[in-house]
Amino acid sequence: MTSIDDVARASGVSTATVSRALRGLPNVSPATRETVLATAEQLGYVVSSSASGLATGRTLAMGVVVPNVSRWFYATVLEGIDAALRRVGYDTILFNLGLKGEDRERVFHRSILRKRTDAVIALCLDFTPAEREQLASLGHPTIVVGGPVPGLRHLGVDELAVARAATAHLIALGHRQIGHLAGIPEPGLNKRVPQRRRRGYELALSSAGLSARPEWIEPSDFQISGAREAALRLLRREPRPTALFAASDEMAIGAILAARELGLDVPRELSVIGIDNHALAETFGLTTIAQDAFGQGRLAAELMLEELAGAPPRVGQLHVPATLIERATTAPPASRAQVE
Amino acid sequence: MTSIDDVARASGVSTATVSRALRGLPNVSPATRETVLATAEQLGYVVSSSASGLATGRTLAMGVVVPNVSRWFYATVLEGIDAALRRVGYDTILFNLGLKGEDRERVFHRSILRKRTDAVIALCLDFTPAEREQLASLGHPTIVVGGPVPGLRHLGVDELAVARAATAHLIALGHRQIGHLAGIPEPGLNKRVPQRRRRGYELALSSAGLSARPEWIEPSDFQISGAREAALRLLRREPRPTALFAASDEMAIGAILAARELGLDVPRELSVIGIDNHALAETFGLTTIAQDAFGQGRLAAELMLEELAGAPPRVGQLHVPATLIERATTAPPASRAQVE
DNA sequence: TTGAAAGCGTTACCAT
DNA sequence: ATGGTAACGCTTTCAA
Repeated sequence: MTSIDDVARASGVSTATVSRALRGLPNVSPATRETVLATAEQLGYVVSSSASGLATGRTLAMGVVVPNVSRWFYATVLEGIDAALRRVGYDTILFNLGLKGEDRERVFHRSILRKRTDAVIALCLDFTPAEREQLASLGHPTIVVGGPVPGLRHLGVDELAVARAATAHLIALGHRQIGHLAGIPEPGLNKRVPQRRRRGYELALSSAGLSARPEWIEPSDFQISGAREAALRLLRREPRPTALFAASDEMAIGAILAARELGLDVPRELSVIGIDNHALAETFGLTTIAQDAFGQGRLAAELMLEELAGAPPRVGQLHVPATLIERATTAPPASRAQVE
Repeated sequence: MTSIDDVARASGVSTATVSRALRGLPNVSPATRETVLATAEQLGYVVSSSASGLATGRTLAMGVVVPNVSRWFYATVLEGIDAALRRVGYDTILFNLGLKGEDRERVFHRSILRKRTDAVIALCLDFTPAEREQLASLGHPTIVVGGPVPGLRHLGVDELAVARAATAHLIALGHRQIGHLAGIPEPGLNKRVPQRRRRGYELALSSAGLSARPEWIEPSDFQISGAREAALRLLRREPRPTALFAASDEMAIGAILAARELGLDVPRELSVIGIDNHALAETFGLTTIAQDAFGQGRLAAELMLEELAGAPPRVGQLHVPATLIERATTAPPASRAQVE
């Protein structure tokens, strides 16, 4: 492996000059810089991140803690983070808690704490007090994307408002019988997200003088398959709601599949709205409240980079916008038309 | 930040002993080890990966090059890799080429080559000669998962055989008019995968004395939405095939959606088979040739770890098994029943 | 079993 | 503009 010494020797200057030239620092004559760059290139020299990390205290790497990379939201946020980091030459170190989440302790204890990163971005997790403390003790910038966490900075949509808006859309269309495919608080994941989405649904209903029937609220995981089954259960009960607010687009798609299986026409007999604007939302013609997952990831990364560059941390709740996208799965309730 | 010196001082031994004790090396008295472990824990000491990396030449990190993390296959392989690495305390450094792939050069030149990793696993990419050379010049173990690449070690299913098996299944059911939703060679991605799957289809047909009608082969990207449109085009033409072999499960799902929109009953009027055993395959009752993406990732990681541990590289084509899973989207052609 | 000390490859300060 | 040279925190001989 060629080191900086080799380059120095080959170009007839000191290692200090090579280092300066390579990093584009001032106080290097154009001629020298050119020579150094050329020989470095020719020798195939690459800086050792260990050595420069040791010398500078900077790793040029960002830790990203994710529950898994298989879900749309996580994968998309990760893409956003990574895109922002790539632009400035930062690397992404992935701390995947794994589908089962039993490697959690190991991840926190061994990896993150190995001082390998300059900052940490965590996705939608529910930290234990011990974990929070460990993060804090690293003494570097941290932010959570996707769900509010007490004691840690956080960035994401206003879950409550988003859920209210989705439900309100159904109400505005004339629906009075509105069900909810609720999310289940999953172990290790932020429980506030499903809770707030459900609360927003309830608030929207009560604001409109309606009430939520318990049998029209069916919880499931955030996956298509689980939601499909939940929707099947819910829709088989009589009386049946005329509209469904799903806690996520994947759940909404599950509901659409269930409705088809039951021979229910969407949106004539059942309106469905979700949250996310998932990659498949358009394919299914799904009406949804779009949240920019990619943008959230990018923003999180940019905030961390800013802080690393010395900027004072921006404080307070960072709420990103979410907008209603009307497509083909919501319409006024058929009962109305039939009655008229 | 507490360093090894702090621990040494606090426990009244030398840094050498602390280092040995912490890493579980022999020649440390039980008493000393206990003291060291306790003080390290109490001081919240964590080794600096930069420093130990510099000293040992090992980074304890694996580079994983992925086209993106949004597609099922990539995400799942990544989960498998990461699970294997986590077990042994290795970190995953993600080199995401990005959805557009224009950061490719930057990734290769700057990041990968920063000597940050002990080995590299690449997913299903099509390397340029320059990139291949760069990888080789790193001088560390490398493997490609998912598509054969000349000159690099590779691990994955036998694409040709898998495609033949899928098509043969349709033929065995009695189908004679079989179409193919083919994959499009995407820029930067391994072109051999879609090519071989198509070739396997053609070979299976000709082995059975059938021929592939060009108008029954419709290419699209590997996504649900794109395949849905392709299937729509294909199925609207007359005469229509009685069965469809899709180059991936996502494409097969697109075909199912298209069939439903056209009022075609699956499998009565149209059989559909895919490849992958995607997370949604079961939900859609999709018949498919299952490939263990998670296991492939894990295996790749294990191979790399083996080599890093000094084992000689296993050579030759590494083909992992794939098995037919019959579900509800394939059946004998209706024409037969009607004719009889 | 333990300790002293020489690296590991860079960076950054201080001279020049 | 350039060079010499301490760090940086850890590992690993080699002695004791």
